[in-house]
Amino acid sequence: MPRATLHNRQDSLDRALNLFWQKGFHATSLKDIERTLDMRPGSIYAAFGSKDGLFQEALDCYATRSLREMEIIMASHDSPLDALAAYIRQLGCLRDKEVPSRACMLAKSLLELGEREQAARDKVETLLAGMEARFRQAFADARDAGELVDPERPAHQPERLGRRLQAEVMGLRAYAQREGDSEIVHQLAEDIAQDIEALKVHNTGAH
Amino acid sequence: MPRATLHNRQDSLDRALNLFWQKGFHATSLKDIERTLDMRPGSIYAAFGSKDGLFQEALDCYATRSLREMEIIMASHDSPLDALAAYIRQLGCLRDKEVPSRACMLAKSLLELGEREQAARDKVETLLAGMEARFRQAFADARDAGELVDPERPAHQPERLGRRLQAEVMGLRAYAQREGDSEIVHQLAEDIAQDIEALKVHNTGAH
DNA sequence: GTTAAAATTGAGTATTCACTCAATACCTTC
DNA sequence: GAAGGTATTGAGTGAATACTCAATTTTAAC
Repeated sequence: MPRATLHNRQDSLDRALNLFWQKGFHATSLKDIERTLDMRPGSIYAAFGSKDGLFQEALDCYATRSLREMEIIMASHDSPLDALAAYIRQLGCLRDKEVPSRACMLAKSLLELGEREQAARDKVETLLAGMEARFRQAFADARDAGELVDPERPAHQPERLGRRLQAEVMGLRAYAQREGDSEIVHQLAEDIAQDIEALKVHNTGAH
Repeated sequence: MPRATLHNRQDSLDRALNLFWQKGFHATSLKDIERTLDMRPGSIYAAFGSKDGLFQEALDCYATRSLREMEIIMASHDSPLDALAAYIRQLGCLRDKEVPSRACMLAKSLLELGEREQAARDKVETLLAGMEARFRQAFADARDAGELVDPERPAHQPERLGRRLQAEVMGLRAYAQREGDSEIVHQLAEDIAQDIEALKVHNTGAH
């Protein structure tokens, strides 16, 4: 009996994600959304409840996508540390690809959202914690595999390394948002990647 | 002949800075500004031209303040690397102090501003370049003083170390914006600071 | 073909937005 | 005190904001 839905929900979410990712929450107007999704206000609100609700669903999409991309890299490397280094080096190519924003959408939202968007902020916190947990797991895997050069050192605990890596990623991607030569971002990523590789037991010595 | 100005301009700018720093450009309304500065629209526009103009002047204040704070730390250490490490450790206390935002206002603005605020974005780029130049100078000073353990290594060129440090600071401060224990931010800052100290020739070896 | 239910529309809501400007308040100089 | 000029006011501007809802369209089941 129901009328068939005209718009694919996931496709709409992907479009909304790219829009929010590029412009941020506040700078994205409903007019922008109507245009990008090719939907009228009523349809948007019937499907997603509110601008805030749509934003939060877009955040979920982003985090899912990000974790999936990371999982692909992790699966294609035997060594967790090599995988993390490859992950960072891939971020070094941010300037070359066409993306809504070079910055991490979670970091952008973390810095932008205020008390009035508390629900979305909580979601951002949760999703960031999820990413950090995946980083931590990778370092824990490296430790369990005997890859870490000095697992007793406090700074080399998986928890601390995971936090550190998340901070590095947010910093690298924020830096990538600056204007300037693509090569600079590649260098920056390379330097970070080499620091990760330097955590390995039999460091072949980058230099 | 002129009527004496009621409001101190610098004081107004400081108030506006704290407001923009906390809420971001888009989320700050003129009503907020009127309330915070205790000024009526006409006075605000007579003094600063536009919301965008006020924001840009606030950005200048922020950068000046930031550079001054850094200069104090640099001046109170004989070794540039020790000074940078101290600078980072001070950022580790961000959670303990009451500040408009733990995140760097320049980084916040870099991520928030779009094409419609091109002038302000250009200003942010310039001010970030200034901060980076100061970092680079500190590393160059360290190199010239023979402090760097391996000045020939590409990753240890002052240019690259300066960029890296700016990225680390943006990342650390973005991370500090997250909810969570103050101790975690201290740890994170400590780990970064130790990496800076590890660049020194006669590294006394943190653990 | 009729009917029922869901999807979609788009004009319209109240509110907030950044901003303007004629009027006023105030101080300094003479 | 008078005059001149600037700082300040605050009601008011049109445009943009997020959002609503009665009306309409579309489809599937009978």
